[in-house]
Amino acid sequence: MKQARDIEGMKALGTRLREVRKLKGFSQEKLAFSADLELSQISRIERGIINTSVSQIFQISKALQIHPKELFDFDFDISQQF
Amino acid sequence: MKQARDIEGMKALGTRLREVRKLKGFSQEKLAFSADLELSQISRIERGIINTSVSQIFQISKALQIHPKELFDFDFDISQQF
DNA sequence: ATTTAATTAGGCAAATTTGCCTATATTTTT
DNA sequence: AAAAATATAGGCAAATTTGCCTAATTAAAT
Repeated sequence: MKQARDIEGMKALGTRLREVRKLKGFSQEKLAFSADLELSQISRIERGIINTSVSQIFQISKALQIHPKELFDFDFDISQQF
Repeated sequence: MKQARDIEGMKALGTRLREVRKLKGFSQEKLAFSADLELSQISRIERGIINTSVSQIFQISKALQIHPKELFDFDFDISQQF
């Protein structure tokens, strides 16, 4: 299989995005428009059901006027599980 | 068009990855094996020719034993260009 | 200078994402 | 409680990524 999306990470990222977005006072719709992305995509990312791309992370960062690092500001388990 | 990959960001990320990888003393091959990714994919990411996914960023981070934020530790132009 | 290690290149099929749409549900406001 | 605003859901085609090859370059070591 090719798929082994890191659900943990995706969820953490989504939660963090939602947090930052609200802090910045953006609705999903406003963010979608501002980042030139689909509303549905913002929703997917925040819910952690999609393994999005770094480009979209960059687009979102610019829309929110933050450094991409901010979106990765969450606890992350560094240990290799296998 | 759907495509508008942020070449700038991809290049910056690639350069940063290469930097960190070498600091950690990994060859691309070792990193690929350790992160369970293709060697060719590591090469693509470092050269900034592919818009990779956050999951792969997480896999690479774990392999290098670093927080994902480390891979985004580069200058980033926050301004909206349009 | 040779050999060896490391990286780049390119093609292809399969997997996955993404935009676009419409509809439903949830939350917030009045 | 109704209305309005936000967010979720799901399906589908097109675009893109990704793994898997094999071959060619480039860099490093002997």
